[in-house]
Amino acid sequence: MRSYRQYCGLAAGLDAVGDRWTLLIVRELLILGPARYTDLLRGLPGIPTNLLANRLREMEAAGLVERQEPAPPVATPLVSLTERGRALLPVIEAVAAWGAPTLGGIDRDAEFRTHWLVLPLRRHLRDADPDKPPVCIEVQAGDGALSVEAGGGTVHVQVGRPDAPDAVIAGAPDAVLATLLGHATLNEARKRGVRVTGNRRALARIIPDDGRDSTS
Amino acid sequence: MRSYRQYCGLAAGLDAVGDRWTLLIVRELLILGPARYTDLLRGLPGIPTNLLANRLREMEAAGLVERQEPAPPVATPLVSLTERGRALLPVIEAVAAWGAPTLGGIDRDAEFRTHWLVLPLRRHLRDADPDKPPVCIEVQAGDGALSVEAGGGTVHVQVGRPDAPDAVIAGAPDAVLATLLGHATLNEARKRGVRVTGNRRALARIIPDDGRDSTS
DNA sequence: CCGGATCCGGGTTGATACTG
DNA sequence: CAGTATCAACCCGGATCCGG
Repeated sequence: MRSYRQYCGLAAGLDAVGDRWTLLIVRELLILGPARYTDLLRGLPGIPTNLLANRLREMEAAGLVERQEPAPPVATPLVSLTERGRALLPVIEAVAAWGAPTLGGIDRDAEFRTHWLVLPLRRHLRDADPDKPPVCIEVQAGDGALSVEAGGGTVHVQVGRPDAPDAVIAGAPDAVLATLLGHATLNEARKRGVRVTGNRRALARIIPDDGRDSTS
Repeated sequence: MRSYRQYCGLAAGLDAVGDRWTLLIVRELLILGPARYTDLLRGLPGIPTNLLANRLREMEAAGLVERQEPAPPVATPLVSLTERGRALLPVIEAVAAWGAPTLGGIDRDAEFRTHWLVLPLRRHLRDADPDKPPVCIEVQAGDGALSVEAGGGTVHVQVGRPDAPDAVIAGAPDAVLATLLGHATLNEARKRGVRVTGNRRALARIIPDDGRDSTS
């Protein structure tokens, strides 16, 4: 991107991450951790392959990502965020918090990937009862599954299907998210097609926490 | 901008404000309040006039800004932010906080407008002594002047030269900002060309406050 | 002066095909 | 799997022009 050439923090930030697709690439790397080129392509439906290659080069030059060339035993190269890149989490959360209310009116054929729920879940879920033994919940809302583990006062959200979940929640993305974030009751969720199996009390263990800071 | 067509809060937000110049236009309107077309042009060095006109149309359609057509007595039409547009302040603060550390290495001929200091000053300054009578400080750092008024526990930062300031601080933008935000002592600032006239104690009345929330 | 509209050259994006 | 190559369409930047 052409620089704005303005002595202004906002303009300087946009010089680095204002390009189309750049923040979405950061999103993917925040969710996945070190990822292969093909993993990124899967999580960025619509991006041309050459554009992803270009962006990764620019982002590497800007110090946002680094490539881990594989050791001799043939493996695939990985891309990961630098500390500077991970520092974009507050930016992404701010844009997402601002943009999320408009998701209701999005068109029917919009793409969705289950792992996109990871950031909102990490942001809003808290362990309701740190002293009890940990619980594990499986979330199914699209093309894949997530693992939500609560224990010791923290909640870990990861991509992938857990081995022995205490409960499983499945349904349409918006309905599942609304349920987990406390925007819909279990009865309302049921009417919207959300199904919960296993120990329902495990769901009560993770509670939404919208008051993390004063700026929200 | 083409939509990403992704069911994701980040993508939805970028669909609306990911276009080039859009967030900088919001910056100007946050600083200036209702503004004329020409005022915006002055605060956005480098933007082509047609692009500003296009963006304002798109932003009006997206509900970010609204035009106040002048009443019969001939006046110039004004553009102002809607509530939805003002809600972008946390986004802009997050990007600016992330981008500001790179301002040191910016090229010499970057543009600067004094009023760009308004948002960082509003964000970081606090009234150190709410019970004392209010003070007013004039800030000169480029093409114009700002008024910083502290009193009753709050700090008001506005564009324009105050009538009777208790103190005046003038110098290069980076040095003045570093001084006001407490990143440089008065002695260091002096070496960097910052000059303070009037009552220096008025400067001690406004103090930097970086701990406003836990996300910074 | 204010608020644009118009035109044009060049760069970027999007879509797809292809290759080591 | 990890890109490169190609090409059309679009968008941006720079300039000029024009009606109030």
